Amino acid sequence: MVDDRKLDVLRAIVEDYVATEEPVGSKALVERHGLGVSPATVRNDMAALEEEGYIHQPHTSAGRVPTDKGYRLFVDKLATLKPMSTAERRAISTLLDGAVDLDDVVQKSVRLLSQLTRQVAIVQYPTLSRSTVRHVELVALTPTRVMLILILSTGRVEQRLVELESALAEADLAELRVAVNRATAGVQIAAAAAALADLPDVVRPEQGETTRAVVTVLAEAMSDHRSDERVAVSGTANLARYGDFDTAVRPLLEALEEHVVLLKLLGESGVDAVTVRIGHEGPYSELASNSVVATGYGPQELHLGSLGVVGPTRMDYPGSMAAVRAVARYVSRILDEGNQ
Amino acid sequence: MVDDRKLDVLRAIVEDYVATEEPVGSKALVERHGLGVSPATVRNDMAALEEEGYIHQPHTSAGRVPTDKGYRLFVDKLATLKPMSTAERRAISTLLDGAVDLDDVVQKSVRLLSQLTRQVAIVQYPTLSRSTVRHVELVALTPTRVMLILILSTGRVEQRLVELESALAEADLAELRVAVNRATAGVQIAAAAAALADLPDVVRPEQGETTRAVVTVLAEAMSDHRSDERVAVSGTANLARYGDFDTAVRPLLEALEEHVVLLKLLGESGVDAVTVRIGHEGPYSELASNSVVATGYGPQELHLGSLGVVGPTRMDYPGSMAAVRAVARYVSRILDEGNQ
DNA sequence: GCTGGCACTCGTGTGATCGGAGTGCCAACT
DNA sequence: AGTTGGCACTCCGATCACACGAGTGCCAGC
Repeated sequence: MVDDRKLDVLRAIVEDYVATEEPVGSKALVERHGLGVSPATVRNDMAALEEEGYIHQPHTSAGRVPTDKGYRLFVDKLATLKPMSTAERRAISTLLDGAVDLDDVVQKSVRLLSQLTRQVAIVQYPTLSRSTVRHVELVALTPTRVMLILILSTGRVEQRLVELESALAEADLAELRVAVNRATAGVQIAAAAAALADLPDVVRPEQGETTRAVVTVLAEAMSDHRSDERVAVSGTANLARYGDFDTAVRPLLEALEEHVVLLKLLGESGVDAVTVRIGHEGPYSELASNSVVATGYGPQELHLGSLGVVGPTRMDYPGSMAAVRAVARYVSRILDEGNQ
Repeated sequence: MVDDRKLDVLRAIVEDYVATEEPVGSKALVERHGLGVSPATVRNDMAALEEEGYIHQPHTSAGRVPTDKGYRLFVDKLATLKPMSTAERRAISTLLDGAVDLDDVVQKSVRLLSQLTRQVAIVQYPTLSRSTVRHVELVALTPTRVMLILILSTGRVEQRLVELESALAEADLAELRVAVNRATAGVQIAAAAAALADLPDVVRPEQGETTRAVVTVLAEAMSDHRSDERVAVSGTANLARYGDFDTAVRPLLEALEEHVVLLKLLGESGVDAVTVRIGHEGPYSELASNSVVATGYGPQELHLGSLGVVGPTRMDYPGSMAAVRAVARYVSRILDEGNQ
């Protein structure tokens, strides 16, 4: 049975523990929060909460500490997003409005997020896979060397160098350029890569081999989602506030260098839906003492990437959730503007 | 007076201290190294070395620890580069030969360097300023929107979007493209930016305004050295082996997020000349307990960027110096190849 | 069902003790 | 003059005992 007052007690425990980082006892609890009941009553409630696994006693005669389950209940039932102060809102918008290109947006966001939450922030670069082809450019550096430039709707630019077996005339290249753009402009890159498959036979069939080489590399560039795995990280210095190094900080530092791991950590939550992964709920047992607060971003409900923060399970969930959501919204807005 | 045997003693102290991380006493020293003299003799030498400031006693009746000055002497006079094992050499070359583009080279190098040295590695992206223009491409996305693409000799690609006041015909654009490339191809970008200044008046003077807008942005892109400040960092998890967190690790983590600071740390040492900055010799007093081993890289003595490692003053200098030099050489070679 | 009282537990901080590693110095030896 | 063995001394760090106090669980009374 978890009644209202027990929930109040749990909330108080979480808040105090997050603030002090020390197990919290019944007496201090009644003093700090106006619970209106005596310590003895709170002790009874605490015993019940412990019975149900929401809190835990490191050892007899110590205060209580929330368990992962307790944090989970706190986040689901008790946490209301702390509204950002207007100063914070202004800081976000002025900083991000000053960004000049896509990389700049990502790098400024991640730094901002780590400063707002005083934790480790992670921002995934927008994925290519959902974006469309804006333009393809073919540049003959030498007669047998062609530079492919692929410009995507998100503003990302990919380039590839192709060495040809035999020379390709400028006129042929121009024709190919037109054909490629006609086939792919405005098309999602996955579909665009497919659309390129038939092209060499239709255009300039007598130059099949040479043309095919170019088109193949281009299709590869479109299907190559390597850069989907790119992420930016900031705020590792905040780890210094962590307690013990080897069990908490070290695995996290290692994870932060494995971008694939990070992407798995961030997960795939929807745009405007902040998800919280607490302790052992995450995919990595080494990170069981850490929580992840993440969300997706992208214009108009289109999930282009994820961002979030990682911190100790004992973190300020309401604050982090609010910051993550706020930054995600601004990033989404900016991506939307840049796209018009 | 620092005679040969005292130098031997110093070398032994440094090596032992680096290995054990504990102050080293006279007795252990004679046992571990075949010094051929008695502990008492070593003690005399140690007293002399301490007198001259090369070693230091944390407290009476403790062993000795090298001072910054001691490390300096060790590096200058005593350290011979540990040759890389053939396995290591092979690992370097196969890894880096597999890199597909410039970013890939940098990212693989930095990871490699951190693994070889088990320390924090830093690699600066090649600077734009020393590179030459390989090709400029102008693409009309719409009649009033032109995408500039600047391809540099290092393989870097910069793009800029220009909004025009009035439409620019495709033929005019083609003419401009030719003129721009004629003026800048093969020229160092600083000079190329200057060379562009007169162009609008010579070519298509009747379209002066429109042309000028394009050329101005292009010149800006050439003079914009923002990406000179880009660096890649890896191996922060190795910081976990550090002793005390707040004085050593935290400031370093903070520094690692400030790319400008990192560049200052790396400094500007010549290609193929490994420089070592020990403790307080560096530019930041917060990092006085860290040393930096760095070198420049670039094809044929041309300094395109720096790379190196940061670690505690008590680090394995010979090993780090060898690794830094080896990686720098491979990177230089690859940049050279990609350039032909 | 809440509260005050009370005995009990147990972790932490403090102070004392002790061993050992390491030193500096001196006298003797080469 | 340089090297060596001996020896007294210093001082850190580990170990231990102990007292303190925060916190608990339980019970009887309101």
